[in-house]
Amino acid sequence: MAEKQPTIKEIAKRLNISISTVSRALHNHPSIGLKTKTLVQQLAQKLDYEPNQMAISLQQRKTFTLGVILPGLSESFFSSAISGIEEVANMNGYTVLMGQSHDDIEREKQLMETMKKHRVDGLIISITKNTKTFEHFEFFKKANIPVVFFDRIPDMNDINYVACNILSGTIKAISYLLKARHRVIGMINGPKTLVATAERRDGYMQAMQKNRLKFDPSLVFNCDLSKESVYEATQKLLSHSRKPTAIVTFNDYVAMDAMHYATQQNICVNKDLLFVSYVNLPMLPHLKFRPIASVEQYPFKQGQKAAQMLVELLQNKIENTERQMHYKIIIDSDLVIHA
Amino acid sequence: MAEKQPTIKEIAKRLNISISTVSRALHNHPSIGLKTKTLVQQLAQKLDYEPNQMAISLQQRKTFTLGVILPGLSESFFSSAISGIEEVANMNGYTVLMGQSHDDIEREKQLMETMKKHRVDGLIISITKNTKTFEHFEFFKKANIPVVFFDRIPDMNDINYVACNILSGTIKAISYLLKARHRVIGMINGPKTLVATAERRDGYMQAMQKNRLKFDPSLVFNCDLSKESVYEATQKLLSHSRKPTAIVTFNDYVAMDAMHYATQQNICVNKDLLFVSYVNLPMLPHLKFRPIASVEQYPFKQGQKAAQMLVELLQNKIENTERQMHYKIIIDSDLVIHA
DNA sequence: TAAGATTACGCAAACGTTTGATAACTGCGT
DNA sequence: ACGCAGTTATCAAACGTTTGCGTAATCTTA
Repeated sequence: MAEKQPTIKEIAKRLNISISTVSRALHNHPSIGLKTKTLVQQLAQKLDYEPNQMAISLQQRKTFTLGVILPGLSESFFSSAISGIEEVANMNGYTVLMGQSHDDIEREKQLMETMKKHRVDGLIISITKNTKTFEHFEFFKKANIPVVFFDRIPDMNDINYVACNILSGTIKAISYLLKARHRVIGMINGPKTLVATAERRDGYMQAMQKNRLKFDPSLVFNCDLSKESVYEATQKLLSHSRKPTAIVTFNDYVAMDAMHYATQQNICVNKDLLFVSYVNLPMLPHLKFRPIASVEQYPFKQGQKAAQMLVELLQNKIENTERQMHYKIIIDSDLVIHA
Repeated sequence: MAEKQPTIKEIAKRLNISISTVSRALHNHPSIGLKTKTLVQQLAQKLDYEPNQMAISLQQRKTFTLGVILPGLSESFFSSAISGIEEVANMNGYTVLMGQSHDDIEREKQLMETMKKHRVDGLIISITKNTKTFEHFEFFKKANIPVVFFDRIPDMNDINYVACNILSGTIKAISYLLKARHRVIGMINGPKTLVATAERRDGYMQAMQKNRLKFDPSLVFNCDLSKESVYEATQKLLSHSRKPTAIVTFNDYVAMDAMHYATQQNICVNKDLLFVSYVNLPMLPHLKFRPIASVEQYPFKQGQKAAQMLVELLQNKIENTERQMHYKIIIDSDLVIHA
């Protein structure tokens, strides 16, 4: 059988007209007569003609494809985000080429290579928690392919990004705890490579300052988000000379692990020890032990914004490269309290 | 700056050799001398040359791209699945073009259109819960693009698919409950469009038969997976003349909604009323109310298998189309008990 | 009715590759 | 000096589109 996909050429031959006429007819070009136009369109319909995107892309040097690289879809944060991305991408006629780095730098680089080969028109990326070198991003810049960073943004200048205001979120979180009379607040923070980690710390400091309280850096521990390192951090906090009555964790997953550990140490979570965290997973209300509050980061919205930004960058490509403009969007976060 | 991406042509010009020589040199073709070969490769390196996949795809009529259409990534089942797909896709040099149907048929069709335009080499799809007409699939068949259905498979002949053995999983689930002396077991099943729904019902029947018990069809209710319809089904079961002591639900989400409803009716979940379901979400152990057992469907593995199947289909494309062969893989499911 | 304007179409180049057929060099034996 | 086999490199067509430019054919209009 192997019916070959019909081409514009085929249609032209059958109708005994030129290729260009067919092309124009299908695009409703004014210079084509109504008769031939309908003739062409009918035949195209009948043959199930579909333009070959490859040929078009080659011709136009544009693939109508957006690359998206995320650490992993298993975190609902990212799967929501990609939904947002996909939505506005599709609305604007783009398709999404997706890849997961699984927090592995090599994979991240490799994915970027593939995407460059596939000539994605632009890239949206949330970097690995271990990414420290940034040459591979320069690559894209050189190739003049716009990149939008998203949520996990690298510590570089001259980049486009959308992120969530973690600083203000943290201030809200800490203030909430302070208002509830907590005075010793521990923090299980993330990997130092992430700006979001620094922001959390800063937020903590600023919140304390605002309330004319002293910030105790020994109450802040970093972890690499693995279960083991969370346990370790929790353990250190629990055996701290100033034993905290509340802990702010990097995200809900960290909180869950920390709570698990604390429970095993016979600590009554949510009574002796409160947790506040980030992300605000949709399952939170269904959990047995849950953080009493969590900073909502609106991943879907972030995804939308990122895609929108990218689409705009693509549309104003020339002007932007001349002006060396960079877009930054910081969307507000909110503390959601789970009574 | 707008540095144009270097092409093979550019390299040829700079080195004063022909285009074809460059192409061959980069492919290590034997008919190119070592001298020129290294010369070319060095320059290519220096210029950060990347072959233009569009041109290659056009030439070879192959895009090295796999289309994946899923109902939605928010369900962890599907996000695991796509991870499995991506893994083996990448291992075999393919990239993944992704789309979510959000259980909307129109979107599903539209996505298939785009993917066809983009000339994906093959498609992996888990259909919408509402998909009843199948012409759009025939389209792909005609175009000779292999399709692998996955988990949610349509009721058609002559298709490739990988799915999970829901029948045996259901038998295990029901048997488990019977062994625990439950005699009145309700079932909140899914939409009738899905084969998996029929399988669940069959499994229920067969398990009863095996134990020489009578199957009561009035204890089985369908729902469309929405919260409201779950509530409704639960309500009907709770007011049934034979009030069940255990309920088997279509999946964990349905179970959660049903439990929520039951709790509101002052029923003590997991004491007066047990739940058994499917999917076995990773969060299950952390939930406040959870099904006492859930049928694990190994989504990651299913994804891997599906991608593997597709890759094989692609490799043996000619032979297969001649022989009209179709692959089917049914992987085993297991009942996981959450003590 | 000839000049100009308009309408409807065709030509051919270009996008960046790959690849079968072909040609130009090299060295060698005679 | 000549042919001959390697070895190495070039030519040109093809993949399926889009689009600027050119040109018949038809239509106005004075």
